[in-house]
Amino acid sequence: MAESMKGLCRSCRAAEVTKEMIGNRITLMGWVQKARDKGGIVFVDLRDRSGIMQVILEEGPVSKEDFEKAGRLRAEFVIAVTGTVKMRDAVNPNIPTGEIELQADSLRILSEADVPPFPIEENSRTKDEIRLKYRYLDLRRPDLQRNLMLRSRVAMLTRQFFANEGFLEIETPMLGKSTPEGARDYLVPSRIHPGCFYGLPQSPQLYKQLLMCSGYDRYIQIARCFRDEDLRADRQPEFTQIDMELSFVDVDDVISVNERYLAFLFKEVLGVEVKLPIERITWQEAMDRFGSDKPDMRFGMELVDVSEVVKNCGFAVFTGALEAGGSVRGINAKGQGSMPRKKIDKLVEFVKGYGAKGLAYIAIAEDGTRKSSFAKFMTDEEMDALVAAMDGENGDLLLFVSDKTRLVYDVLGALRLELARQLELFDKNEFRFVWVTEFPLLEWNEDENRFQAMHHPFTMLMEEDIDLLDTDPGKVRAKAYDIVLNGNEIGGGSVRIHQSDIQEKMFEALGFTKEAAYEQFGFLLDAFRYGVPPHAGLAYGLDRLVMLMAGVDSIRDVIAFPKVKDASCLMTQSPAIVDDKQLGELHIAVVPETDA
RNA sequence: GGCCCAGUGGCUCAGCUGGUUAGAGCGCCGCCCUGUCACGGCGGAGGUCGAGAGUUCGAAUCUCUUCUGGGUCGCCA
Repeated sequence: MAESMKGLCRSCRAAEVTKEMIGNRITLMGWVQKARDKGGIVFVDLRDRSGIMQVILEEGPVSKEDFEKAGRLRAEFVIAVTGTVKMRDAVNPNIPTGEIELQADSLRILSEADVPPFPIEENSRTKDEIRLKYRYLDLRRPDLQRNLMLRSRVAMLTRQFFANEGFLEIETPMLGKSTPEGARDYLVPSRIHPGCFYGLPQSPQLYKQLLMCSGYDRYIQIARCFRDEDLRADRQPEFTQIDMELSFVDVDDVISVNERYLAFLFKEVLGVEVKLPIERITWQEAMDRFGSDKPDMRFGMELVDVSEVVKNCGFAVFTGALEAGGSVRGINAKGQGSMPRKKIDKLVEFVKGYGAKGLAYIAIAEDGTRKSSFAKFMTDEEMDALVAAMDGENGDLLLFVSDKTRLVYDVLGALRLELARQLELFDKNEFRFVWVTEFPLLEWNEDENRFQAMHHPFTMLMEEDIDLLDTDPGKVRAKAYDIVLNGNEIGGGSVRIHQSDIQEKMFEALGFTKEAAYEQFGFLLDAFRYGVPPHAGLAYGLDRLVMLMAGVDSIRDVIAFPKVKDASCLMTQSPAIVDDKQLGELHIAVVPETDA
């Protein structure tokens, strides 16, 4: 029997009650975290999103009727309690409100509750499957409430900062045109236009460039985006970008305002000082040193190119890779020379998962003796030279990969992270930012036998590389930049092409005909004909940013209603089959899946 | 699409070299208790061991298939 809250008004949230309010008569409303019935006295931990306040119910201060109600209280009942704030007889140092309590004089049960399928408590160890099915209960847990409150604060401060910097928040359409380049689009069928589909935005990229053409010289939007690709711990099919674009700027201008933003945000939200300017390294340097375009620079163990050292050695695996145009690189796992063979074998398996054919190693014992998977193919002098090149000291473990250079980067980059995880080489409380700049403009697509834009086709190249576009397109560097935090890409952007002759050359390099380019991007190219300012932009993955700020491992923990691995929702059971009438209106026939 | 991990009362797990009646903690239900806060005491209920097939005298345990969830590679301009 649920009671009404008629005549009652909540005074404040539970944990917002302070010692200064002692003696005040207040009303609190919330959920029963725990009711401890001692017989003649009932203690209730009352919970809301602020925290917990202890309520005392005993006959005398409360009526006989209300005291009987108190005895019926169970976890997750929703109640309203009116009473007087007082000091506690016995302090509980474990909670912020542990010095005070509410001596109730009346109680209403606003809603009873079934026993929840899992405990509503912090640090739940309940399976994701059950948490997500009952997400509305999961979201009652204090850690998730903190995450979502932090997310709200990040969004609020972001709007505040950029508004102060003269940015305008402008919404762009959800229903747009599908673009086959890049990620798969989510499609929305048109009822009015049989056989036609809108595409949900992967990002507001083209719209924000049009806004620059229209003179809104500083734009920001906290924009929902969609990509129909497989999920990961840090990837959801719908996600949120902090998206911005600026006119009359170059790389340094974008970086400057964003450095100030990050420093502001981390100071306000976490009290963390971000030292400015943030370090910048080029893409090439990031790959050479860390084997990754999103390096975690909280620890060393950098890659070393030993191609020159081993080019004439007797180990055919190394020389073969070099002859094929690849390279041989290594990392030095300091102090791991005594790693057991089984653990090394695990690392070999690990690198094979990244496409490596194998992992060569030299384990140097504390007494200087070496164990190696390939020593028998090399002379002692060659081994000495290799160890020296790696700064190998007694007790070190040297690991080598030889293959196409791009694969060597990927494998050693992943291995470096894996070893750092195993050896706990980084500080979880450190926030290490780095800008990665001068990305390659194009990358070779093996399957389609053509170059494709690494960022997108409107990315400006570095002026000094323009001539290379005709002679060696793979070497052209772009005015593109990523902001990386602790090995996670949290944002990225570029200066855009605003010169039609360069844009044409770009399309040419990408193998687009003029007609094809117009077919897809005609409205943008047309807009550029009517006066386009030089412009550049950047977009953050808000979810990923909040995930790192909250110190959690999964993006799901900072999204209220996330999807699971196969992009379905366990709570609403979406996506779902719709009835034939709906399909008919959309001119859609569903063809049963066949094995062919 | 590939690979790896997990699935046992409501929750978290143990049991897994096959062998009586599948256990624990928490939770839940009932009774008792006026200073508890991981409350306590006494009593109690609750399990097709994810599903299907197979091997076997006998399967939670072994094999195969499948479902569900997680991680990851491919993919994600």
